[in-house]
Amino acid sequence: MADDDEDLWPPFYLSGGQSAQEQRVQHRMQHLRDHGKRPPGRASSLSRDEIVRTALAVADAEGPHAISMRRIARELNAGTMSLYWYVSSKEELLDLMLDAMYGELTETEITGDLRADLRTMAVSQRAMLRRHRWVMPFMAGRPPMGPKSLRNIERALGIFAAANLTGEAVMTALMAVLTYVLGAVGREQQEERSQQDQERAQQRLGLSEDEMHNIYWEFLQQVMASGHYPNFTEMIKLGVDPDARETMDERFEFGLDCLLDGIMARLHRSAPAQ
Amino acid sequence: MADDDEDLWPPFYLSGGQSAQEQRVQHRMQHLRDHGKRPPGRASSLSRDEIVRTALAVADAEGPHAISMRRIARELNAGTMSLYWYVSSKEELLDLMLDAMYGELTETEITGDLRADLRTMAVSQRAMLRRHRWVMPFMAGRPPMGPKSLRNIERALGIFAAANLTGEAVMTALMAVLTYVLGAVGREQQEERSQQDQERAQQRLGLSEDEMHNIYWEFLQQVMASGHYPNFTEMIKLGVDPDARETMDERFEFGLDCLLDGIMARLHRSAPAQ
DNA sequence: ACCGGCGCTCGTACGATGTACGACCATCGG
DNA sequence: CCGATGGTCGTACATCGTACGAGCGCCGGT
Repeated sequence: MADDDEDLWPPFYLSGGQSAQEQRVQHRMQHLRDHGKRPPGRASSLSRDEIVRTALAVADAEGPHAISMRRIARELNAGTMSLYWYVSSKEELLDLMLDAMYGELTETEITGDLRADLRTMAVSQRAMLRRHRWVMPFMAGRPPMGPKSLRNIERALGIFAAANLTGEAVMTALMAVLTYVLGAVGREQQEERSQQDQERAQQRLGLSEDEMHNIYWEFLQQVMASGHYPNFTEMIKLGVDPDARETMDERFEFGLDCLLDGIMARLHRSAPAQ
Repeated sequence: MADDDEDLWPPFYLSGGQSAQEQRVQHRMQHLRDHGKRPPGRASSLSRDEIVRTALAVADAEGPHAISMRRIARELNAGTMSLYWYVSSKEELLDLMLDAMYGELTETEITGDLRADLRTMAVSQRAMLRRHRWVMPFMAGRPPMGPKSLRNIERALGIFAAANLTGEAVMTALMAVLTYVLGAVGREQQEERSQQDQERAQQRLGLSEDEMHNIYWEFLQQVMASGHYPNFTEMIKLGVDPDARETMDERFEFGLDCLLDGIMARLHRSAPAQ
């Protein structure tokens, strides 16, 4: 989207096709339209951007296992191999998707209140990651170094700068927050997956939801009866569900607040306020 | 390994083969040995446990993409499909691997000092996860509910119990710590991956390490020169490497300490000490 | 007006993967 | 001695990423 000189990628990401002559492509398409001709399958020319967008859409709608070159190409009414003119490999496409995702982050206002600003950053980052329930398996292998993620880090550093803080400690503190967010999303997606497993098993065995609940409860009973897990048993008896879906937000925010408390304390101890 | 009644798995994990008649297998093997006969390819009978162990070994040695049924079977001198008598699918094998991994955690002593105990738990958990550099991509999709992970949670709850704490807040606090650990390992593995990318690119292009360094530095220069990333630039100028490998441990512990500070404060606020 | 090259598309083909199916064989209980 | 059972594995298929190269329409040069 014409980001000009900002489209900076680290050197070891080698891109496949180009993007600069897209205007020329426009011209060609105009011409084709005028003369009633089209490329065989597609109604308009592809572009890197379009590919990434549909890849994201497919992934969002159908989960990680649906991210296949063939699936994406089909969605685009294009031949599978056509994609390879724009991206050099599936890996690169994933990088692009991840970075595009970071572009979605709404830039909230920086108020100058460090704690509050960090908190909203973390919350919105988590929300963004949760919207894309396919990311975690790939996240694990992809370093966030594309232009959009860089801009994101830049903004986060800006939060500290607005509170008159710089230096190594800032980077460390920032990383701590991002780390926590990443972990939280990972854990939450684990639980979602667990839920799906359960539903699939339920369907496979043709059981009602109640029956499934019973089976699960029997399992818990067995665990408790084994006597090897007294503390866990205690928790269950107190009504604490280790996988509680409803309390996920509160849990996230509890941990986040603890972390922020600690960070603020330590930062102010070394750099005594503004 | 004869864990008796403790081998409890949630109901939606359906296992394939059995494990109880392994003694009978022993008998057969004895008999075969006595009469000089063997099953064609293998020297001894398979077992679920052996499969999981070699799968772990292969994964540790060759990374996540080496975890394939064929590869593991080859390592075992067995036919690929033989594995399926013991595990119902690759997914299940992954579950088993993950759970076996949790079994590796050395059980450190619980001293009763909540903060210290939590800290060593987090540290050793991180160390364990880092020993298995393949886990993250799978972690993301697997709920930790096997017997070994359960025992682990039990132990962690024991830490709180030893400090006279129970209730919902305990579970929440525990989750916060585990979440942070998970995120940290994820982030660290991202960076390792990034490192590997870089090395592969280096080899592919046939560059020396110095040349590679130069290229990377040029990239940073470009980022800085663009003027769009003033805060990031400031960091670089201060000599802060966002991907610093050497400081990974300190960063982890900084975040952990912040989190623990916050947790301790909040827990003691609601439940005024022992 | 023509033509060579370039930008772009895509069909085919290859080697991997997970796994369903069923043939095979040794052993054990009757 | 004869099924049944427990365990092994070869073959086959669908699906994946992607290398290769043939084909197409357009553009700039003559």
